[in-house]
Amino acid sequence: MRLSPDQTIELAEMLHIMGEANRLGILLCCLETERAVSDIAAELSLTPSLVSHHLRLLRGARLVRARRQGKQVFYSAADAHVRSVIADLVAHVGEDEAEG
Amino acid sequence: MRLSPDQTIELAEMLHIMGEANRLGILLCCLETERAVSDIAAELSLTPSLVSHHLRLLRGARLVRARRQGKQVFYSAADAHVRSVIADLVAHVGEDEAEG
DNA sequence: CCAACGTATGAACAGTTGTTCATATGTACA
DNA sequence: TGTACATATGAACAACTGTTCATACGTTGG
Repeated sequence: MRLSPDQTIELAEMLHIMGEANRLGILLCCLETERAVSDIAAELSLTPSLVSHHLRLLRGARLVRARRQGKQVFYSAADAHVRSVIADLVAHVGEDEAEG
Repeated sequence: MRLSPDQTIELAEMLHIMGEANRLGILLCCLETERAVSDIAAELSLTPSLVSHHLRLLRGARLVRARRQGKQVFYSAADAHVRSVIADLVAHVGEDEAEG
């Protein structure tokens, strides 16, 4: 239950990457389904350039993985582990709403 | 499972506050046990001033609550909900180690 | 009252971050 | 090859953040 300093830093870095609204939105956007960059940009009303910048950080943090198919690049959650962490967080937000 | 824009912002703000190593360390430090500011500062080798600054942000995000007792102020996780969220995150870090 | 202690606050500074714009890379198709 | 499209990258800039230092506040005991 207690983390080492290194583990604390590691977790903080992950949370830091997720702790920006647009970036979190992008991550949620391609959590369950593979999504192309322009697709994400359209859904969140962001420029493709900005989405690409954020995806680079998300990829750097191993939260997301990319797959090229023709001109498009499809992004999705890196693995089941990431999906699970975020599903937990999302579930907790839902609980907050219920409690008021 | 899908979050509204407002919920996304709310969650991002929470993650943003937790996404700094010293602050996360402080939060973990007073997760299970009530801890005085100087106590936390000593354990993490930080100045009481810095710890106080960070605790103000943690309190602002309702992640932590304060209780004054004489000259000291004891901080602890705001509620069971916060403890649960962080316990989940900590557990996932443990899994990462196991997987390699 | 005063002094000592624990905590909080505010100003200031360097370093970082999110965003935009311009431009480059990569791919497909005529 | 050349044009069009999707994505990526880099520079630049304002806004923000973590930290330090000095100082203030609140509490206890003389």
